[in-house]
Amino acid sequence: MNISELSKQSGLTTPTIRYYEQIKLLPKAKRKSNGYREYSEDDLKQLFLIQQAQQVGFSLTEIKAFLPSNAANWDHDTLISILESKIKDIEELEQKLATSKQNLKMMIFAINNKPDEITCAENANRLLNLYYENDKN
Amino acid sequence: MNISELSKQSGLTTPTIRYYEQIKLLPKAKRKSNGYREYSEDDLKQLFLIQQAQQVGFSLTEIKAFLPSNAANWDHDTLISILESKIKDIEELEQKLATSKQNLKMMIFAINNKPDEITCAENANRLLNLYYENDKN
DNA sequence: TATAAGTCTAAAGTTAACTTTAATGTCAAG
DNA sequence: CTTGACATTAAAGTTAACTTTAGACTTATA
Repeated sequence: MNISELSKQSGLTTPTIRYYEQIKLLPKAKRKSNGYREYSEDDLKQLFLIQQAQQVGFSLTEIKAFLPSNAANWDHDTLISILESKIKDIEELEQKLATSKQNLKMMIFAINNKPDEITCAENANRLLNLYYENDKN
Repeated sequence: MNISELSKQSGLTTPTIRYYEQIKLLPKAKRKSNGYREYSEDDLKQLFLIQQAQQVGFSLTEIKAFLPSNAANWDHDTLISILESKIKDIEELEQKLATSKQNLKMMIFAINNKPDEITCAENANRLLNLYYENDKN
């Protein structure tokens, strides 16, 4: 498929796809006789994989390091330990997300139960303190 | 406390703290007679709150919008709905994290069980496909 | 056949979130 | 009373991840 088709299917713009090739996040695309890039399903898969990794907070540089194409050059143990450390990163992030969610819920509760007589400024302060207290547990 | 003390306690550099003031993520700090900024525990709390929100993927602009100091100006319903939408964002991210973790585990499994006779390149391809198939479920 | 839509490259521009620099002022210790 | 650590500002520089621009070629449509 042409680059615009890959763009449509992946949700990335064509300049972004070319940019990814430039920074070697994608292998150099095959070219047709006219010079146009030609892509396969595998490229699409790789773009999905990249987007997913990106959404959970990995930088393009990090992603590059653990893409199958690069990973294939590494030895078994290194690779496994990198993957395991990624899992650890994710678990830490999951922990943080859980805390943040808790905090947001607490703020909603606090707002819904705001004593009628206090001012906005006082309430803001009260929320900040609630939020913070919650973090410590 | 002085800015360097706040820096130490918050883990942010002093230029970062001044930068946050500049972009109004922090209120204009009180000044001592000599012009030095003076901070309180509340500022420290706010910095923790900011860092936490940032770690779970919110931009400084988004954070600014739902800080108590700004939020206090808003009406009850708007505020609640913003907070609720943040919770939703977090839940989506949690979903993505779970999928990614699954994928990483699957890759580890696949690597550990690589058939001895296949080449690195073939294995890379095999992994990519496993990874992708897993995403679809 | 001309015109629009798609492709190419190289290079410059953009945005967020900081960091660095430079020039200057203040304070605490020996 | 000077030296070193800390403070101030404004402005320029940096990095990641793109996007935009410009100029040229190719292909599909009216």
